[in-house]
Amino acid sequence: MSAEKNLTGVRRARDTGEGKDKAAARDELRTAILSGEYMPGERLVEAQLIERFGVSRFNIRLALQDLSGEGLVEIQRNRGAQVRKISLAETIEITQVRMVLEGLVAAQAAERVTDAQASELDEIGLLMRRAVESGEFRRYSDLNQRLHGLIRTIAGHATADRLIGTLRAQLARHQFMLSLLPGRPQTSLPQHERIITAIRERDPAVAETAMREHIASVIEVLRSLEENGGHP
Amino acid sequence: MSAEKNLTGVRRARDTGEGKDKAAARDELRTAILSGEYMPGERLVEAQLIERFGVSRFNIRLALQDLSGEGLVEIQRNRGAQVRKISLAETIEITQVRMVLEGLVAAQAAERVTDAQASELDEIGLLMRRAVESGEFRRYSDLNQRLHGLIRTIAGHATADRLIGTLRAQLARHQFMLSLLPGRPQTSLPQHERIITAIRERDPAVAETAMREHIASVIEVLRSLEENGGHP
DNA sequence: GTTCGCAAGATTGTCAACAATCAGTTTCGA
DNA sequence: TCGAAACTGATTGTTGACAATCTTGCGAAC
Repeated sequence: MSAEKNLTGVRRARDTGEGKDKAAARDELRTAILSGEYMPGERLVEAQLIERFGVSRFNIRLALQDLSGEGLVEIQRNRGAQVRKISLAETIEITQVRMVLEGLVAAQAAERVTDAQASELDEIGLLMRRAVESGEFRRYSDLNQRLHGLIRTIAGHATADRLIGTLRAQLARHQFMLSLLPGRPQTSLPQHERIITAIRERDPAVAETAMREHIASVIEVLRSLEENGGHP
Repeated sequence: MSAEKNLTGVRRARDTGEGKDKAAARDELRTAILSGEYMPGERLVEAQLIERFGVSRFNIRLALQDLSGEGLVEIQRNRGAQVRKISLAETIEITQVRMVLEGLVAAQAAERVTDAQASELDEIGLLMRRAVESGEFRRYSDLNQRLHGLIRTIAGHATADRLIGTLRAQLARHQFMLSLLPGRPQTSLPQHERIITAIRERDPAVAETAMREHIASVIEVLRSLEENGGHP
């Protein structure tokens, strides 16, 4: 009866190197934007992106839609997409939101931290102090990100985590600027140490306050830039 | 020949927006989901949505993708979209985030409130008290939304505003449940009055604390539901 | 009676061609 | 000379068809 069969498992392998899909295009484009390869206000022409990433226009389009939802690109009808410009006022707003969100996360981390995680926090604090003392600002900046990331892991607050991630991405360029401001490490190091201590001692209220004061000082710097007309 | 472009009427899409049909489909579908017409877990088949909204499949797909970004629907590859189910644990997380965001907004509202807006707040407070005293819970619920909305308007914090909007949408069904719990209005009315007083007196710290305590009491209710397995 | 495999149907994913629109340039008339 | 209408090239928006994938129902084997 069934003479011919086995048609289901046939898979067509594309050896043209076009195995990429929407997700790949989105991630690569996001990385390119965050790395500064595309500057704010720069147009993102679909044809160029096709050439760059080797993805079909359809998937490029979906990727742009996604990044628009993340607030990284702005799409105007019939005018295409461009890297979204973020004003200083908006930077302050976003940082304010980050302040309260990371405060919430720090508080929850203080409630849930394990002993092993507490030691890891201590270790990062030690490395940060050494980095500042020896003037390794780039290393300090990396440790900064690692600390905030660890706190988010400890808290395990998926909702806040996701939002903080998208907000951080929007500020990627500005944050890099800020961490290199003269005097910043000397100001922020004791703040970081307070946060670590509070979480290690499992004190949610102090952890939240410390985290908020830390980010509030960043907002102060931004406000001073605003008055000086330090345009980005 | 004077080719008079009389395209008035349907074609009047402003160039400020992005997609015309896409936006319409998205808004209508969101309204349908929030009104409970589609229940959580229900599949959203593209063909049916085309029939329902009279929009092309292309735009339906874009709308679904947008709503996925808003956290209202969940898209699985090759399996289509469905109304996202939100667990009680996630409801608590979302409400926690709302707590800190609305706290931030309340604080900023206290800094920026005008005299006219202060009177409007007072008026809403008065109407709320009357609604509770006369047992008009549905009216009280409406006033509740109006109060929170007015506070957001006063604050003028676009970033927090947008996030709160998407979070509220995700909880639309749960919030409706909560506002009808017995005893809730008697608990929340004095909380609302504290918030109004603090903003009117231009005290950001107290306004933030009052708002947070208000929403924290909602979280307490959710936690009690969690222990009882959602069956009171 | 149950379980497994396999085809048929339903549904979503992708593409390439076509239509609509925009930005810049040219042409025409006062 | 100046301004406005019309043209051109580039870019995006949309459609319909087709391919890939999942789900369902049926029948055979145990």
